[in-house]
Amino acid sequence: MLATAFAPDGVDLPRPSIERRSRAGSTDTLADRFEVSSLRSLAPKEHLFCAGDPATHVYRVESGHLCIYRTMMDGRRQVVDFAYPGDVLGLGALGEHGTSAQASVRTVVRCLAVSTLVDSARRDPKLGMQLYETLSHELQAARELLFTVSQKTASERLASFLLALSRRNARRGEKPNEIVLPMTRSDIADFLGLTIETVSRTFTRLRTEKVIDIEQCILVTIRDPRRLEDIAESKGDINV
Amino acid sequence: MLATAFAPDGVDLPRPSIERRSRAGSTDTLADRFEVSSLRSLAPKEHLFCAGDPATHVYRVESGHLCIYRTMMDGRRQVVDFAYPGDVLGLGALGEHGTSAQASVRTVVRCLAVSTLVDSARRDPKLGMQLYETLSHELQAARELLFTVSQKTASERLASFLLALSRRNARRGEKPNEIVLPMTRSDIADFLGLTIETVSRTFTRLRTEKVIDIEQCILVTIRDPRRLEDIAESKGDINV
DNA sequence: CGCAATATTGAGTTGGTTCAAACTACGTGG
DNA sequence: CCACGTAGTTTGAACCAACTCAATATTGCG
Repeated sequence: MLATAFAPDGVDLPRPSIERRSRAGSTDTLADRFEVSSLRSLAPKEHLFCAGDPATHVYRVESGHLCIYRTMMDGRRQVVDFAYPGDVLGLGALGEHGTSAQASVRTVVRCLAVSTLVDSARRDPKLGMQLYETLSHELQAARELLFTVSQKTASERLASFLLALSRRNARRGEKPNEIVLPMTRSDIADFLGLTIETVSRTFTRLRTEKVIDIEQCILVTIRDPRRLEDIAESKGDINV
Repeated sequence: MLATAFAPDGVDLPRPSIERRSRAGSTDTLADRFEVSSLRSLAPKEHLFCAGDPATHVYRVESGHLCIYRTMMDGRRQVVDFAYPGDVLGLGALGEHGTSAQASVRTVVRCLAVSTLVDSARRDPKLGMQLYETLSHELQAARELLFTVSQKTASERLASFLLALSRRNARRGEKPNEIVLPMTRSDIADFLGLTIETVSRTFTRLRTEKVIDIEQCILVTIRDPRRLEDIAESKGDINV
């Protein structure tokens, strides 16, 4: 998931992403389970699951992009994560989903029954540890996002967000300075705890100051990575 | 941990708290491990661990209270959780701690070596699942806090906070309307993403409106629980 | 009692929001 | 292929909740 990219680089341990799995070799039992799982395709805007649904399956994104969020009755919404190919969804939902998952674009996922997973975990302790590690990363990501949203200014939040996407690109062997945004301004706003207007204005300011370029609203080019990092500040530092 | 109390009541599944363990009986293997672990005592303000420290142990609070937080170089701080007796600390730290844990008052914890825990988990799949479930609750709590901090007003945040403490009391068989605050205003502020002044003013407003009473800054009495819930709004609702 | 740490209250400022109006991208059907 | 319509984005101006700075009041410890 994206939010994981918010985590300090130092703790960027192996995760069950598609790339890493192929290198990890035989130890990756969660990936093995997914190999024999069924496929499901989602149209843009279609939901994979909703908050309150029984958590029957765990999913892995094969292609596309999803937005994971929570809402309040009055419409306030918090996006807690974005899911990219290789990311695992639906873990940590005990009994029923606490979040909803909506595809941003055409998306394909693999579906694994929770009952199967639990059975496997009972027989294979390695799998249990793997689930534990995956969740550990999600927890760290959630706390990093909490920190970002709670303590940083609008510019810092957006800069942190872009840098997280940039690092994700770097990790996947894609251009770190050319970022595609599959999600809407609204998704970004609800992720960072801002309004769409503030997101838009902040993008404009970064463009005016020649830190980034924007084309067609969805392609962001980082022109001055150094300065973007200065703006993001924090650096996920570790201190007392 | 406290933040767990932010989770919707519907998903308040069994957790390895002291009370629940004794009822759970023989299935609780994590508790068994702690029974043979060593004790450590902390003075007020003393740190159990700091961000960046190697994560050598996992802890369970026996008595007292701790504040779990992260900081930025410039001093901005985010409290991610409060730990009470029965709570387990230090899980989800892969390699090194990403947070610091500081005792608010005189505190005693049990210490369990991570290496021991990993060994046990390799032999006992139940333990792995238990760790997984514990982390699931922490993840849900972190997301609930994210939502609270990101989307709610100062009054809503403080009301949610007090209700979470109230529910915690109810769960432990203590008076739900008499809340002791072991942490400082500064801890509360950094937990809720506010300043101490705003926390103080909001407490005062709640007292003026006869929703709560405050004695000696640390004892809060809820006089109008219904109204406090109205103020907190949200109710950890579940919706698309 | 007296001091140092913590908490409260007051007044002025501001970053981000709200409300409202233009603009852009892009899919659809003529 | 272009005109049209709609959803999404950008920009502008006024506003306000929470912040900052500063002074006062508790609390509790030596």
